[in-house]
Amino acid sequence: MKSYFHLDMDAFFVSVEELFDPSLKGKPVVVGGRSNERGVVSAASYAARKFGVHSAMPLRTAYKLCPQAIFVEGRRERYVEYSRKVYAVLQKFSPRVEMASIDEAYLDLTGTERLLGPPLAAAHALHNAVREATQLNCSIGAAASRLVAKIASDQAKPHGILWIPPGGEARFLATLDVRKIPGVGKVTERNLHECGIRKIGDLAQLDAAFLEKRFGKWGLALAGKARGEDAGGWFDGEIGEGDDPKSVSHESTFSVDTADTATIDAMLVRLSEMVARRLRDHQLHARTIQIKLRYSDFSTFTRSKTLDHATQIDTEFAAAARALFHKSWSGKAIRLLGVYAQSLEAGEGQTNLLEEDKMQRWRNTLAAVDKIRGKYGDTTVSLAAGMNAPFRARVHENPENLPGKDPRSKGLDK
DNA sequence: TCTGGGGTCCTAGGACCC
DNA sequence: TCTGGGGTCCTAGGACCC
Repeated sequence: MKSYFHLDMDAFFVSVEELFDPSLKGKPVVVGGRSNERGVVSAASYAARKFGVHSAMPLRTAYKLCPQAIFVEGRRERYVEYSRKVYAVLQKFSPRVEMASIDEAYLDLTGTERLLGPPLAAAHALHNAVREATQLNCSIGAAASRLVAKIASDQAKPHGILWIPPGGEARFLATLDVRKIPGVGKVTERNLHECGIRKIGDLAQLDAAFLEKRFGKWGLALAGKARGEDAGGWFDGEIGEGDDPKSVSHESTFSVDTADTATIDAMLVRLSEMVARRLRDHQLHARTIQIKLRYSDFSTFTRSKTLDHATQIDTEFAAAARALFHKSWSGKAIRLLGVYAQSLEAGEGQTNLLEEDKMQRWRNTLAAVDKIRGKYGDTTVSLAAGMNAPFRARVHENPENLPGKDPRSKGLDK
């Protein structure tokens, strides 16, 4: 019998911010940006949630619901640092650990009873160890499947532990809303409601053939999930497998929509550079480049191009991104731009022989550039076309970050 | 409700090949 | 030539998660 644990940090971003500024404790706090910015809530304190504020809600809406809330920008490096601390603790309990996101993890504690005791005892030990290392609280679910462990930790929130003994899954799940199943979002929920299915128990009553007919492959997986089984969907495979990224991307929403070609091109170049840099950090090459554009009315389009070789070079991304953009742009104002790298391959990408020498020189240059960027921050060095308006403004805001007096002197010519 | 940014997985049509 | 079926790649879109 398997023994899986799901550990989820309580109001993670907010709790980390409270560690750095204890005066925030107990107050309505919203992490994600200023209250009048374009953007959404990343995390809300329990005090803020009482006013109806929740994550993914537009910041301006959060402000209307709770004007007295403290809005903080949020500092990702801090969350990454604490996430690593949590991971280090969990590794002491089992080598089979997987961070499912920055603030949650799965553990396989199968066969550890003699060492750690029964599930509830192990869960308490986990909770205490995390608390000791980070001063942060978490919630823990334990069960014979990852799916049920995850749902259990959600039910245990905040600051709770819930163990579903083998055989108790159906009874535990029966009264919960179908929405509690990971993977069932707004759309699937609506579709299920239309069939008169509201609770997971309703779902478990139906036969798999009906669900497959109505919802395809997904329906079949749903039938299993209603019974607490992992099979089908993301819970396939063992914990700790598959940590190579499948895509790398950056996107950005303009603070004001723009149709200015120079601004748009500069943003495409900047996003391309950020993507390429991350690929080089991961020692990956990409064969498919995709862009995303979103207009003022929120209509969104993607365009992609698969190259005959894999690359990790800024200029190739930028050229492809700009070509894709200008081929499909209607000329109307743009709200968001994104650049994505897919079909990732490890190691050296292939280039044809003629280009090889040029590429190698580029790689050397980029390696030097990455070093400078690593030292002084991402915005100090850029391709000439990336040195345009929105970007340069940021450089001037932080003159103390600059290696020299004139940032443009560090810009690279083509 | 005027709607971020980083991802994963799935579907579906068309091209192309055998 | 009025016409099959499967496999794989490419492209676009969408649901969902944190």
